[in-house]
Amino acid sequence: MSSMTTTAPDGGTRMRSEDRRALVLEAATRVFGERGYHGATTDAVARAAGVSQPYVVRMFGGKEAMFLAVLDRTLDRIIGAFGEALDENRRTADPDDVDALAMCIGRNYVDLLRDRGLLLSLMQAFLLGADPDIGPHARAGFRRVYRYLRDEVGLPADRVHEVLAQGMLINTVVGLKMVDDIDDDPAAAELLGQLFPTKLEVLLSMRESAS
Amino acid sequence: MSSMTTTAPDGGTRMRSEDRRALVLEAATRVFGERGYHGATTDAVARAAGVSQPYVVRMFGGKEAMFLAVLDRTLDRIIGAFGEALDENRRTADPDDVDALAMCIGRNYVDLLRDRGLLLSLMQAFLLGADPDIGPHARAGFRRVYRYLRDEVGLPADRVHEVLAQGMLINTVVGLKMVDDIDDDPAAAELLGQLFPTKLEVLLSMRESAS
DNA sequence: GTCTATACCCAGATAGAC
DNA sequence: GTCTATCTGGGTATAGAC
Repeated sequence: MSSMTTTAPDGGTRMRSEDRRALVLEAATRVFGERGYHGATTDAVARAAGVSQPYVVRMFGGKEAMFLAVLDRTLDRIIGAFGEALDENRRTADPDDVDALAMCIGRNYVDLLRDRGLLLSLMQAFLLGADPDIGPHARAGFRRVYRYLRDEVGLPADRVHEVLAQGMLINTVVGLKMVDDIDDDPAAAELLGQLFPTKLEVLLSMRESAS
Repeated sequence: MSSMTTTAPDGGTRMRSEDRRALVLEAATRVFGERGYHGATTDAVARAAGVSQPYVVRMFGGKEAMFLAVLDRTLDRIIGAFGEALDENRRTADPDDVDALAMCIGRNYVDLLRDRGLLLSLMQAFLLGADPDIGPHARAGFRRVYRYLRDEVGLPADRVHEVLAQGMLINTVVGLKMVDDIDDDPAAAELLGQLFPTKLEVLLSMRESAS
C-alpha cells in the first residue's frame, strides 16, 4: 500500500516521501554498518539510495540525526524479531523450555542479517559510547534490549547474558567478514560452522552481493 | 632499560626513539579505541602523545599504517595475557580443570582494560572487515587468537567459542561506556555486576580518568 | 520535494628549516 | 629526530533554482 509508486510524465519514478525516507534509511543502515559513523559519508548514503547528497542531509537535518534514526529503526527491528521468536516458541514448544526459546531467539536474530548492515550499524553505535550525543542514545538502546529479554521474554539473568554474548560474537564475525576467508582457512570454517549451525546459507549469501 | 631518558641542555626531555614510538603507539591506541579508525585524527593522537601531527604521520608512514601497528601490538598483548593465564593456571590449579582455566583467562582479559583503548581499538578493527587493507589484517588477527586458545591453551572448541563470546560482550559494554549509567539505571548495574564479578573496580576506575 | 552549485571547514600528507 | 608552515582533497552543510 504505502509502497505504491506513481510514474511521472517523463518516465522517471516518483514515490511518496515516507517511502523515500524508508529507502534512504535502509541505504544509510548499509553504509553506516560497513564504514562506521565517521567513515560513512552522506554522499555515499545518497548514492546508495539514488538521491542527491544535500537531500539526505535535509531529510534528517544532519548526519548525526540520520545515524540516530538508523539506530532507532534497528532497535525496533531487533525487539520485533525477539517478540516474534517469543510468539513462535509459545505456539510450537513447551513455554517453559528455556533452551528451545533461546535457540529460537538465536535463529530469528541471525535472520536479521538479511537486512544488510542492520546488526553492524548497531555494533558501530555500541562502540561510540564516548560520543556525547550518540553515547547516551546507544546505552539506552542496549539496555532496552536487555530489559526486553529479561522482562518480556522472561529469560533468566544468566541466559540473557549468554544470549547477548552470543549476539555480540555474531556481530563481530560478520563485521570482520570472516566468510571471505572460509575457503582459505580451516579455522574460519570451524568457527563459522559452530556459530551458524543451521543458518550458514544466510552468511554465505552475503559474500558477493551487490554494493 | 629501554625507558631510560636523557635530559637535554635546555631542560626539555628527550628520549630514545623507540620509547617515543611506544608512547605514540599507546596514545594512538587510546584515540583509535575511543573514536574508531575514521573518527580518530592524527592530530588527536599527536596531542595525546605530546608531539606534532606531521611527526606521527612520518613515524608510521601514514594513518593506516599506524592503525595496523596498533592492531599488531594489541594482538601481542592479548596473546601474552592468555599465555600468562595458562602458566598461572598450570602452577596453581589442576591443569585439567577447564572451568578454572577459563576463569583465569577471563580475569587476565579484564586486566587488559588497564591499557586504555586496547580492547576497543581491537573491536574497532574487527568492524572494518569491509576495508580492503584493514579487513584481511583484522581477520588474520582474530583467527590468530582463536587458534591460540584452541591449540596452545588447549580449550575444547565449545569453550573457545564461549570465551570469545564473553570477550566480545565485554568489549561492547566497555565501548558503550555502560559504567557511566551504573548509578542511574538498575539494569546497567545488574549487567555489569554479572559481567565483572570480581573485577568491577577495574571498570569503575575508568569513569572519570584523564582524557 | 528534489536538484545543482558552492561555501567552508577539517584532516592527512608534504616541504623544508633546525 | 622533530618542529612549523602549508598544500590539497574531500566531506558537511547551505543557498537557491525548478
